[in-house]
Amino acid sequence: MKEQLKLENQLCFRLYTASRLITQAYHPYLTKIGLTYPQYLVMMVLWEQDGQPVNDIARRLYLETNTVTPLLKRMEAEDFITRKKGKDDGRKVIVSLTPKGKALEEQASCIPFEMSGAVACRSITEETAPELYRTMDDLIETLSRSLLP
Amino acid sequence: MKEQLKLENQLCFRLYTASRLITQAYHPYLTKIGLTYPQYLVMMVLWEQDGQPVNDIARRLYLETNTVTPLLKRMEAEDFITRKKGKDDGRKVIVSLTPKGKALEEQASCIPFEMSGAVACRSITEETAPELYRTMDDLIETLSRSLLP
DNA sequence: TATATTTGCATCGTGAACGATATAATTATC
DNA sequence: GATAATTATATCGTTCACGATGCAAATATA
Repeated sequence: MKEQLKLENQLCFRLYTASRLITQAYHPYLTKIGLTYPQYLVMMVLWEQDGQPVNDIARRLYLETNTVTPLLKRMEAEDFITRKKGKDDGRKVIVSLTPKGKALEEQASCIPFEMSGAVACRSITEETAPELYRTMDDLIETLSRSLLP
Repeated sequence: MKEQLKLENQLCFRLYTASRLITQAYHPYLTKIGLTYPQYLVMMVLWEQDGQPVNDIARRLYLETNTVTPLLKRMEAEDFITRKKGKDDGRKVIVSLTPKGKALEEQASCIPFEMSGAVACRSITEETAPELYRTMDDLIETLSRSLLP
């Protein structure tokens, strides 16, 4: 058995598992307000700045537009957002919040606090979190640069 | 704009993004040997111990059996594994490596070394990695316990 | 100003994930 | 030993992810 092929030595497996499990932990809270986790991410992007083209939203989330487009269509069908052709540039599709989408921010505002209970563990505290965030951000930047065309 | 709803304050978004990007980084290496990333995880479980029931594989990967079953069927179609009913317990399906599946371990053995280049960044070194792994393991255990029925 | 290239988004196909549900085999209870 | 409860896996439907490809609008080049 090759040591380097053991699960316990894989960073990726840990990230993959932690990501799935924490997303599962969000599920009951997000279901209440009618969102999936990726849709919640899109809403956070729009709550920060309303009226953005598809491309900007995708880049912010490190996703491809072919992932975001169908996601946005479902969100439009649920009346959380609108999609309109840009006036200056006819290729762009500008995504904006509906009143329902704007109102959702208030309902969602408690979720981060409710979630903090689920991830409360010895290793992640007020003191250690910033260091962990920096490590993750560094990793993400390194990976995203190494994946460029 | 609510502070707690900003992307930059989300641990989950970081895990989700890092997981996706690192899996993408694996893609070219795994394609060469005909595996997807989740299939690679299953192979690692079987290389560690051949001949396991579906349930054990799923538990080891923190996945549901309804995710693993179709995954295994595709791997069976590719002749990496076999699926046979258990003799002692007729409900179990025992998953075993084919010769092709066993031979793949040798081909895969270089992947972890090739990948270590992609994640090489200031924040993750020989010294800091064990601490990061412990934090992730702690988080995963906390989450998996909080998600129990 | 024609033509070529680039850009922004969409469509399609495949492979996960997972909740809900079904089915068959085993075990427990009466 | 018949019935109920449990366990192991599978099926189904919906929603991502993403590579490959298509198309139309905008820009660059000849």
